[in-house]
Amino acid sequence: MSRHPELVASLREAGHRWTPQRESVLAALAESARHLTAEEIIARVRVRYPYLNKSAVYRNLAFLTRLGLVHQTDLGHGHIEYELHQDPHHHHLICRHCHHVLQIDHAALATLGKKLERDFGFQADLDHFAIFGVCKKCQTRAAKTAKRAAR
Amino acid sequence: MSRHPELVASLREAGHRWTPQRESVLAALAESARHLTAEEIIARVRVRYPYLNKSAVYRNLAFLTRLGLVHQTDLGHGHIEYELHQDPHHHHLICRHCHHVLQIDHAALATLGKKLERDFGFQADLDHFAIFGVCKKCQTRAAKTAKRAAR
DNA sequence: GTATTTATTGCAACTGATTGCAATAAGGAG
DNA sequence: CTCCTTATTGCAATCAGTTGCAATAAATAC
Ligand SMILES: [Mn+2]
Ligand SMILES: [Mn+2]
Ligand SMILES: [Zn+2]
Ligand SMILES: [Zn+2]
Repeated sequence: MSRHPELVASLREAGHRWTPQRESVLAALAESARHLTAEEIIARVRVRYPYLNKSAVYRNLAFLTRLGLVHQTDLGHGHIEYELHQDPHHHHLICRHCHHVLQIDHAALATLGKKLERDFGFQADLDHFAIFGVCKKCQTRAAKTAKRAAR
Repeated sequence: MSRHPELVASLREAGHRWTPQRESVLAALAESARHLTAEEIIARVRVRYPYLNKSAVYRNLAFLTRLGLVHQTDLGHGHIEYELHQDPHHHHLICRHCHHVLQIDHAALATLGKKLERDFGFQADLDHFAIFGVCKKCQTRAAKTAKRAAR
């Protein structure tokens, strides 16, 4: 019935239900190698369930996020993007000039997590961060432009 | 004409204009001691300009954000919140259980900024971060509940 | 299998925010 | 001051996402 027997059993125990709509949303994310927008998820799900309602998709994305199975992240593309939670965690550096998205691994944020824990007793959710800024290339380009303007 | 003569001069030089609408949005933020939602800004601006259109408010918030004068942040209250850029920078730790917002100063993120610069050549915009997680109080409460459940 | 409970769905209405476009007015030149 | 250019505004249409609610169907008990 499902390719996630343990997950389904634990959901049922918590009073939740395992519906075709819910499975199809999870499957769309599992079959993708990259972040997907809600619109992309709806399109993929509708290949099998042509009349699936968008509310069900949005509600299931929120549900799966609450369970920690899915991440919702604003990567600066104008829409929230969804991705299955992966171990080990990763994060993204996004250039505000060229919009390039660089994936970095969790190690870069581990120190911050410990500091927040130590200094404020705060257990930060450092699962999937989007950090905006200016990438190496664009910094170099900006420096050249400034130099040219100075002449 | 304006309480920000230098700002206005630099805007004009860049081909921008200084309108009453623009000034009123900046004034609403300057007069507030806390983050404001777009709805709150519109309400405050309309005390003086009753028919000011919401598009102008949103567009000016985006404009002032592009200039680096304003921060837009999702603090988990269901709406984006706006705040004047302040020196020195600060950040916020937001509890996903009790929704408490703790302000912390920039020092906590300085090390991360240097690390991203050193390891990836990435100049991160660490101006006004919202970090979600679980606060000290809620961790203690959760631990007690778990203990009680175990008995 | 049937009956019962209620989480989830589908649908339509709604909300916060964005966009296209014609009208307006800020800023600069004369 | 008047004239000109065009950034900005106001408005209506639109968009992505949410919500209220009645209908459906998943899960459990029998
Ligand atoms: Mn990712
Ligand atoms: Mn703040
Ligand atoms: Zn770049
Ligand atoms: Zn808390």
